[in-house]
Amino acid sequence: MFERLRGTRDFLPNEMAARKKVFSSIKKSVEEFGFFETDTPGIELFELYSIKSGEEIIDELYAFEDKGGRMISLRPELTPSVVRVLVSRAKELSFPVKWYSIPRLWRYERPQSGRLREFYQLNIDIFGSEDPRADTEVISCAIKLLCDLGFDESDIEVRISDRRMLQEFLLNLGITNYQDVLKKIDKREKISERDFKEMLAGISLDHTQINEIEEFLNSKGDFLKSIEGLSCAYQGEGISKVIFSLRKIAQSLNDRGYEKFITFDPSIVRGLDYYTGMVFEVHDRKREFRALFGGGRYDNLAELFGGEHIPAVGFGMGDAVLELMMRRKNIWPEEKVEIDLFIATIGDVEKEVSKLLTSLRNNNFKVDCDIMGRNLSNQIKFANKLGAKSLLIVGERDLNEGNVTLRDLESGKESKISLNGIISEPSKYLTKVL
RNA sequence: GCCGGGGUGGGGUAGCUUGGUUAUCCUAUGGGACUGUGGAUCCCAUGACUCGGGUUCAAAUCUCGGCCCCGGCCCCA
Repeated sequence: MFERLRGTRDFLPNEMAARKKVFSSIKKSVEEFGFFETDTPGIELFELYSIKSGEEIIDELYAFEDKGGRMISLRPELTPSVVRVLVSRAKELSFPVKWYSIPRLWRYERPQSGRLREFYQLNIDIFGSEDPRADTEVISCAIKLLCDLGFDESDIEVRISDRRMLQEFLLNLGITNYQDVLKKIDKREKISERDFKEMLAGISLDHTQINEIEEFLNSKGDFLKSIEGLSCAYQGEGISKVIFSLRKIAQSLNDRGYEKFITFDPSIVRGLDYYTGMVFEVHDRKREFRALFGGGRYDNLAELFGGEHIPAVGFGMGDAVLELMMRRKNIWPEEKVEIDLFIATIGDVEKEVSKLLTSLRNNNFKVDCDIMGRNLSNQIKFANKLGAKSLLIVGERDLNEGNVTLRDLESGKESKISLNGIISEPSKYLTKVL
């Protein structure tokens, strides 16, 4: 016997049925926003990831050398692949490009709650537009797809910030090692206020600077109001440019009716890699789970990959945390397989069953029949396990009169109908599950 | 890589503190009662102590180590 690899999952038919429902709901929502589905290979050249990443991220790649001596990695995220495609095909694409994908990703990490080694992640991105409306569109899409899955503003919180604003603010304070400061800010939620201050002092900030930073970080709250507040408090040229675009995002999210979901939170930093502007995260309100979404603007990645300047904004949502949150709220779909009809047989009725199967399947019904030689009673039990909506009993005795028995397995009601009738007009007797 | 808690039939569990008959119960699976239908019920069967070393007359139980699972740290693209 073999065991599953650590951090991977098997999906049995009933589990798969539930996942399929969730995924198709997500796809539907995203496509309503005008995003088109794409896919890219599961393996890429190692350099695609090493070019922009630090040691620790490279350590967590599933990488190997192939027979041609190339270093290959399973994709740990989708964005580099999508940007690779975009850069190589930029000439033929008309912008803006709105793409989505639900790739399987692999990261060699220690599995924890909501974190696996192999998982799915919805990615949506808009390329080619620097306009705040692109940011708005992406955030709206995130909120809408969660609502379509059954969440509301009491479950989730979208926390928005902006990298440039934080950087400008720190520069105004005369802080030049802001990369270090960002790292500390990213940790602030996990540690006490005192430890936070000590950490900042540890990278040689003075009291005034530390207090200013604290005050700035505490300016979180209602998105639009916080932005208005900041625009009064901070007048620097760099900052006001950022504030202008944030205000547009905030206003437009309000106009779309999403203000209840949104919090402005300058402590959101999101790693350190390629984000260049607006950044956001989605959390459950109780903070029971890790972040459900992470995303933001990354306007420089295409250039970094040797292409032209292509502004970009997008996010990723892993399926692991989503499933945990949906189960907590009891909105994860029932794990149940379904078919339209099961045909149970008594005696030698092979010919009639063949006709039925062909006709019903040609009419797009999901139909199955006994191939185990079971007695009627056990066939009925099996039909229920398949989640059959209806049962058709085809027996020699009824057939002498040209009849078969149709039973609705939900209500238990049973009626005799003509064999030729159901063969020629199945829709008159049956309805489809989906 | 580090820290903590665990591993008993396919799934879920009792037993472990205090070592001692055939390892508990639920469920699942297969068959039967039932000769054309009780999605019921009952009966029968299948099937487990994570692996290895140690202590002991005797280990699921005590002990050490490996493996795996769960949770946390690091990291989180």
